[in-house]
Amino acid sequence: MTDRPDLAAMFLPLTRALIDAERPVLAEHDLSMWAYGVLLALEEGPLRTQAALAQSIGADKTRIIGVLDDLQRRGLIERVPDPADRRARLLSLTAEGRRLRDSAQAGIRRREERLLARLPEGDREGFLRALRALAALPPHEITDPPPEVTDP
Amino acid sequence: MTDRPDLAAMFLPLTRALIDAERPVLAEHDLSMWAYGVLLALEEGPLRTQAALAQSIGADKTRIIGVLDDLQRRGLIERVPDPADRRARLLSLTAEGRRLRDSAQAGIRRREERLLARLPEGDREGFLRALRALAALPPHEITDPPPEVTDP
DNA sequence: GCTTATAATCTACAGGGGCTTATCATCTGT
DNA sequence: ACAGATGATAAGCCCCTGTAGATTATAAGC
Repeated sequence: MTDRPDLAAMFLPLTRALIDAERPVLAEHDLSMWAYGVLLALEEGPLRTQAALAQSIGADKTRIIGVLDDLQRRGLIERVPDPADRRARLLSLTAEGRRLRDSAQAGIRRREERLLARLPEGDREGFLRALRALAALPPHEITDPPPEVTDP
Repeated sequence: MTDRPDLAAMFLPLTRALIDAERPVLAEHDLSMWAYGVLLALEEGPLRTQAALAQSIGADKTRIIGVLDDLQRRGLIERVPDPADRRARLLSLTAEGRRLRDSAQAGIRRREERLLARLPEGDREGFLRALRALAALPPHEITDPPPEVTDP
């Protein structure tokens, strides 16, 4: 294995830069990063509880309340009591929310594609495939990777 | 281009997990993340000013003072006035500092290699090559990538 | 019915980190 | 020699975030 910087030492500044790249696009859409994260998380489908949402985007459950308040006030999400358990709130995107998310995401994608275009043609696909594979791993398997198994 | 999550949406949780992975190793060596960053930055060779060091690790120049104080007190770095410009402090690793950095880095590497081992054999090399290419770009080219040019 | 547990919410608090200003020493240009 | 710039440092402020308790509504088990 050839010598290389620590993974985190490469990832951290890169991530910062990627977030800086998103910032102006999100600002145009009046979205904070947390708010955008919520819209992305709800893309997959409605969620049953706010706590689940908070965990899925790595946020504190008390912290996203204000974010949800704002999104709801702007008609971007719906937050209705679960009829089966009225303590919980069912969260889902409205059509308007979906539209705003698509618009923001499109702007972000455009920049990202320009960035990816700078990678050597031959590495690009493998890079994205590996990245998706790592991103799909549960966090604890990254923090403390099991010794060998590739195919359980 | 196939559909995929936003780059930042994949990078951010991955980076967090990688940092969590480093935390216990660094704790064993009594190093904060900033302190480790300093040791890594000085690996390349001595630096002429603290401000340059701060910038190179993405820290605030006023914030690393305490970190440097601690590292110096522990004999891990040297901080001597530049004879050519006595306002500046020449920063360099001591032998002990180099030893500690190597030890911490070795622990971190071990985990990282286990993680990389989980990637499909064929993608691993391209992944690392692409990652290094991106990490080598100046931040503003990531934030706002130029339209085309790969070879200026 | 009563007790215990859970979801959401609010408030208060503490820590980390960035940013700003002021100070001191030193250098550079005139 | 003097004025203005620069490096290091210290102190204070502010923001973001995470944590902990208290509160309310609701559920579920006994």
